[in-house]
Amino acid sequence: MKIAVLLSGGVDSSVALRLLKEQGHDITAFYLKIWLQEEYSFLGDCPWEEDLEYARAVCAQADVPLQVIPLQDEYWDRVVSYTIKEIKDGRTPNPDMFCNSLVKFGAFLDKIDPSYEKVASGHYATIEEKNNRFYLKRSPDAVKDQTYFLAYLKQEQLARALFPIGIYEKKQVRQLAKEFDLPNQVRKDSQGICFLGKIKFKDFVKEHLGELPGDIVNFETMKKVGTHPGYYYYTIGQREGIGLNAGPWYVVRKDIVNNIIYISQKKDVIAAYRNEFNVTKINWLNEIPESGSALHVKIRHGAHRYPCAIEYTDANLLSVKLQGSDKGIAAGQFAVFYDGDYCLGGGIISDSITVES
RNA sequence: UGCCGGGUCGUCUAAUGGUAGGACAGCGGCCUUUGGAGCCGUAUGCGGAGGUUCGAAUCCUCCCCCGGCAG
Repeated sequence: MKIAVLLSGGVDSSVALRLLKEQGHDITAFYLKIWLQEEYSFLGDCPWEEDLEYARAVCAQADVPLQVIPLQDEYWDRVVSYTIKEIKDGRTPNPDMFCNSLVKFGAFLDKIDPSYEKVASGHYATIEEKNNRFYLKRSPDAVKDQTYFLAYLKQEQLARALFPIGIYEKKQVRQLAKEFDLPNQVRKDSQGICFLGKIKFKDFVKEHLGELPGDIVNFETMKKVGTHPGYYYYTIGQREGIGLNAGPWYVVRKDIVNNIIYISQKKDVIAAYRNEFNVTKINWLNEIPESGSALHVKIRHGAHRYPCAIEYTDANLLSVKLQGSDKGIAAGQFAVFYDGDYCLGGGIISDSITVES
């Protein structure tokens, strides 16, 4: 089979490449230039050259051709501009969601020869084919599972995707890397927003939006207790950057119009925690679950899933009731639904509601 | 200016003659392909000058500063 492999220079995609190579496929590796670190180099070190070096080394060792595809413009248009707009609107974006759906499995597909039957990546997720439909399933490694970030793919994208390491746990992938004697076998896992690398999110925000001083108000007393550099530096549930003593303090509400951050203490569960929210712009990978379905939901990437019940308010709005509560539910974040190991799809959180206990 | 009260890490607060400790903030690390959260680890302080004492944040004197009551 003719396969395009997305190679990042990290361990996971390198192992994926070697697995496919061993299976005898006709593969070509592609390194996507999506880093905007050249623009942000003054903010910190940029490791992207190192990524490319490793990608080259891996390909040389495996005797696989490597192509470098510049996608910075597409990345800017589809991911970075969205990120900045959302932050400015006081919401909390998830750029990596669109990095997958609009760039890696989006713009990239338009750039390559259609004769590539599959596009493989190093994601921790599995795909099951049933009756000509493709279903996304969780990785056996609950921590590394990346179905959350893939929930916004379309059926056509899923049909063409291949996740060779999806059946493994991280430690097995590390072991395979060792057995393949990969040049990057001990490289640290990447983390953070992919286009920022080591750049701090706060610095990115500052570069694009500057500072806009406003009041910090105690949510219980409604009294001003301090000042902050701008509402867009804060998200719901955030502790860091408040700078007040006698805490810890957590952001519980933002007033964008008046540029006010409301804070509370952790022990104030009612003010700080949320357990009900609405979801819009939903993408279902396959069948649409019925109103009243008992599912699981992830509010963020990670192992934790909440049992939940869903209810359609109308065709485009889904009401979600969590079994449990989460103090970091923020508008703009994604909610991704699961039925057992099947990832059903997800949508964007539009608001959250405090429910009295 | 004739009267009281008070000055301890960045902030808040302990130690009342016997090694200045904690919390929060900060910083560093871990975790995590989003934001956050969480976990671990850390620097920094007795307003100043004298005095009493084996020993002073603590007791005494003076000075400086900040509140408040007098004006």
